[in-house]
Amino acid sequence: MDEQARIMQALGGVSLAGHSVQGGMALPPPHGHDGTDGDGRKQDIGDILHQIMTITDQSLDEAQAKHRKHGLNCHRMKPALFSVLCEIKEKTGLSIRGAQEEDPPDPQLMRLDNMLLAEGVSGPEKGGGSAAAAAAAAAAGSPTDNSIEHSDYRAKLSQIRQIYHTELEKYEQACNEFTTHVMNLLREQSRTRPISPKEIERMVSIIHRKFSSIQMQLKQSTCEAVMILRSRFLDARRKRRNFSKQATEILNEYFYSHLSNPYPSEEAKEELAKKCSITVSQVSNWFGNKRIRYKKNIGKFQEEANLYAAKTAVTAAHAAAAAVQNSQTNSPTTPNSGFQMKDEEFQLDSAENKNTLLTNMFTGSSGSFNLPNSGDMFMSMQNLNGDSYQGAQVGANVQSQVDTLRHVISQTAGYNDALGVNPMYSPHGLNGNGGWHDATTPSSVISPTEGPGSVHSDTSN
DNA sequence: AATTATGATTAGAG
DNA sequence: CTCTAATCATAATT
Repeated sequence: MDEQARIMQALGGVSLAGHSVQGGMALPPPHGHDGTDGDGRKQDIGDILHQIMTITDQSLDEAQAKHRKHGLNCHRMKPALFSVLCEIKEKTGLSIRGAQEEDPPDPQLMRLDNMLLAEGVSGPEKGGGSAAAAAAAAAAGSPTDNSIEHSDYRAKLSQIRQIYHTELEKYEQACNEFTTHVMNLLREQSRTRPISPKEIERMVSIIHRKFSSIQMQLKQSTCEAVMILRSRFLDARRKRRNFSKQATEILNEYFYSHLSNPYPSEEAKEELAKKCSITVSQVSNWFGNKRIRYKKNIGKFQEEANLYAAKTAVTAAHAAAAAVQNSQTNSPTTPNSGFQMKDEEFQLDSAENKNTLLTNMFTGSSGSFNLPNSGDMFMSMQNLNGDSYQGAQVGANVQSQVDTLRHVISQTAGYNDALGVNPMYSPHGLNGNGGWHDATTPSSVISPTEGPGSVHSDTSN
C-alpha cells in the first residue's frame, strides 16, 4: 500500500510528455526503490498510467481502445508493470478469501424445487400438450378423476409449466452468455493484470449465485401460481359441482333398492363410480351423506323413496317381461316401445301427485313390506295382478301390472301426511337408536329378484 | 336475499 | 381404513 501511494504521489507532478527510458530494467526490485535514480522511469510509468486512465475514460470507443490496448500490451515496460501488479496482488489478494465458499443447498430453494417436482412442473415432460396429458391420464388406470374438470386444470398447469421452462431456459441462457462474456473479459484483462483461475472461478460463482437467486424468484412465483390454480380447480369444495342427473339417479336407485343395508361393497362402489363417472370416494361421500340425511329426516325422503321404489319396480317388471319373452322364444326384437312410453308416464304420475299410497304400500306401514326392492315389487305386483307370467301376451301382462299400480296410486292419492313428521315405523332395517341393522342377510342385501329368468335389477353386473 | 340442496371435509369412534 | 355426525361452502331454488 505504501508503495502504491508513493507511486501515485510521484506521478502527481510528472510531466506527461513521454520520455523514452534508458536501460531496460526488466524487474523493478520489489522493495525500496526510493525514487533515487528513476526519473525517466517515473515519467514512463506516468505515461503508461495516464494512458490507462485515458483508456478507462474512453473505454467505449472501440477501435481506438483496441489500438491503445495493443500499444500498451506491446510496451516495453509492460512486463515490469505486470510483475509489480502481480506482487501487489499477491500481498493484497489474501484479503478476499473466505467469502462463503461452497454454497449451502438453501432449504428454501430445495423446498420450492421439491414442490415443483411434486406438482409435475419441473419434472420430466409428460404428455406435452394438455389434451394429450388429459388423454393419457384418462387412459392410464387413474380412477378417471372427473377428467372434464381435470383437463382444465391440466391445461392451465401445463401452461404454467411451459412458461416456467421457457423462462428458466432464458435465464440459463442469459447466465451462460453473461458468464462467457465476463470470462472473455477477464481473459483479456489477464494480459494486463494478474488474474488467478481461482478468481475467475469466484467471479463465475458470484454470477451464478445472482442468477440462481433470480431463478428462485421464478420458482417461487411459479409455485404461487400453481397453488392458486390448485385452490381454484382442485379444491372441489370451493367449486362444488352437482353430479349429473343421471348419476344421482343411479345412486338413488341403488340406495333405495338397498335401503335395508345401503352400504355398497367396494366392488359395488367401483361399479357405481364407473356408471356415474365419478370417483369411488365420491360414491362413498354420497352414500355417507345420503344415509345420514335419510336417517335424519325420513319423512322428507319418502317421496323420493317411493319414486325410486316404483321405478325399480317398473324396471324389474320390464326386465321380467323381457326375460319372459325371451323364455318364450319370441323374436328378440323387443316390441315394447309402447311399454316404455307408459313407463315414463308412470314416473311422471307418481312424481306429480303426492303419492303416499305408495309409501304405505312399499315402505311397510303394515310392517310386512320392509324391502322395497325390485324383487319384492315384482312379486307383489304379480300377486296383485293375479295371473302370472305364463300368460300368452306377456307384454300386455306387465302393462296391466303397471296400470294396476297406477290405478291404485291415483285412487289413494288423497290421504297422506302425518307420516312425514312421524315416522313411527322404522322401515327398511333402520333400527330405533339410529343406524341400520347389521343386515348381513344376503336375502335382503342381494336383490332377491330371482323371478322368472333370474333378473337382477341390482346395479351389480 | 333467504332458504334449501348437496358434495366435500373434518373429528372422532371402532 | 370405514363409518357417523357435524360442519363448511357452494349450487340451486324460492
